[in-house]
Amino acid sequence: MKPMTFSEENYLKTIYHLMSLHPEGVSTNSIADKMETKASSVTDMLKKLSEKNLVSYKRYQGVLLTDSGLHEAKMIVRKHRLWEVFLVEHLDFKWDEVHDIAEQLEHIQSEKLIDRLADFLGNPTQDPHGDPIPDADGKIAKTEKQLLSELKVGEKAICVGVKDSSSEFLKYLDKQQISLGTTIEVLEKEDFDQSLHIRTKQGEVVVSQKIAGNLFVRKG
Amino acid sequence: MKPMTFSEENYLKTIYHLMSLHPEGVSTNSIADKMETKASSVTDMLKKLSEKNLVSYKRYQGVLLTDSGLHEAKMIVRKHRLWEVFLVEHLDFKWDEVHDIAEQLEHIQSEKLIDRLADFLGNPTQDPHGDPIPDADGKIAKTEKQLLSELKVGEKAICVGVKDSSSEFLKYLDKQQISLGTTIEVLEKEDFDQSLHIRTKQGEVVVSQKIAGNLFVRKG
DNA sequence: ATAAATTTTTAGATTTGTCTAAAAATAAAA
DNA sequence: TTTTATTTTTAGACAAATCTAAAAATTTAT
Repeated sequence: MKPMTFSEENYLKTIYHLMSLHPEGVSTNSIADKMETKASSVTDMLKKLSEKNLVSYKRYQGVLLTDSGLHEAKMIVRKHRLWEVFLVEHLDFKWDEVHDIAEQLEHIQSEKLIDRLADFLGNPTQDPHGDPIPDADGKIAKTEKQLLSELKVGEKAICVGVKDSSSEFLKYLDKQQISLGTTIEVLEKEDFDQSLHIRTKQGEVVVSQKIAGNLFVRKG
Repeated sequence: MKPMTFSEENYLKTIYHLMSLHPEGVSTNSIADKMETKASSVTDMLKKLSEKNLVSYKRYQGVLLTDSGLHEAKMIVRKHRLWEVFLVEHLDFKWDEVHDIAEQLEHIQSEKLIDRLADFLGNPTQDPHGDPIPDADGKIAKTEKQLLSELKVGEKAICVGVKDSSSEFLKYLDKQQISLGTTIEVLEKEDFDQSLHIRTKQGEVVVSQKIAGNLFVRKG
């Protein structure tokens, strides 16, 4: 595989993420929206990626990654998430500060570098947000990230992310002193409205079903 | 300073290095040679950098970095060398493997990242080749790299690089079991031909003035 | 099924960084 | 000081990735 441009890599990665939502085919417009570009630009790039056999593309039909495109995409995601681990674990970055930097680092070309980095980090299988890190062959461990609302009474977990990152929701979390890394224990679940009684460092709090369905946690 | 393109950064860095050889002005052709591009491309870029006040350029007159161009160049060199330290000290790379990767990493944009990285590495003042690392303000400690031929009898130093990296010279070093990191002690200097008797892990060896003038070492 | 709305693609233009070929300025040599 | 050689710049072209505007295909609604 000859080296790709940054732009090509960004398209592959975006299609990869959109494919997990729409496995039957990803539309031109959805790619344009996600990448904040125009549909016409997407069409041009899809033709190019198609000629390189990284995507299977038929006009007006949406697009899917080929096997080799999928592998390339996974390697980019692997790099992104390994760098995030490095930034958080060794350079003291917070979860919400690492994305833009990892977005740049994911394009660094060197297999040796990424293998050594993975070793250095202890071959982690998930990033600081609880998302899985593909291994060098592209294998992905089952994600251990789940919604707070999926926990059973008595289970403990740590907060690893949010589904909806609207500023109202983040402000709410702030007020409840819930942030990345906060440990949460489910004390009780109300059958009536599915609201949860949870224990945080803060003390005991009640959160609605809606809140619990927007907060990602990882058991352990 | 708004972000620069990779290409702009590479030009600044090249001009910076050439300026240490030709402080009175750097010629268009020398830049083209070093960057393996054409003189006409260089001219175009010099105009662009000049408009951004990063170089002072008058046609047919060669070019020099302005104060702000110099600062930018130093920050790129700082990043390059810090990443080299990281690769060698934490990811077990050898001195001769790090250049191409650092060449990519030097373009990552984040002041916070580079400050944190420097802290993580213990704020080193020189890279694995013995070249100085500018601090966040652009200050550069006196280089501690010198030629083996400059050492006095009795002094010890470690090998940090070569001046001429022709394969004959590298093969010679290999045969003498001298490599990056090898400790060398000067035992005796022949007045007649300036050849040196040195001690390495290998034992006692005699090297000519020519060899000693091609090998960089760092005292300590 | 036909019209209206949406999505996607084409056609043509723009920007960045590069190139070749030719012209202009400078430096070296006779 | 001319002539010659070298260096540098201009002029014009090209590839990559993008954009706008308009056309074509598809989908949705009447």
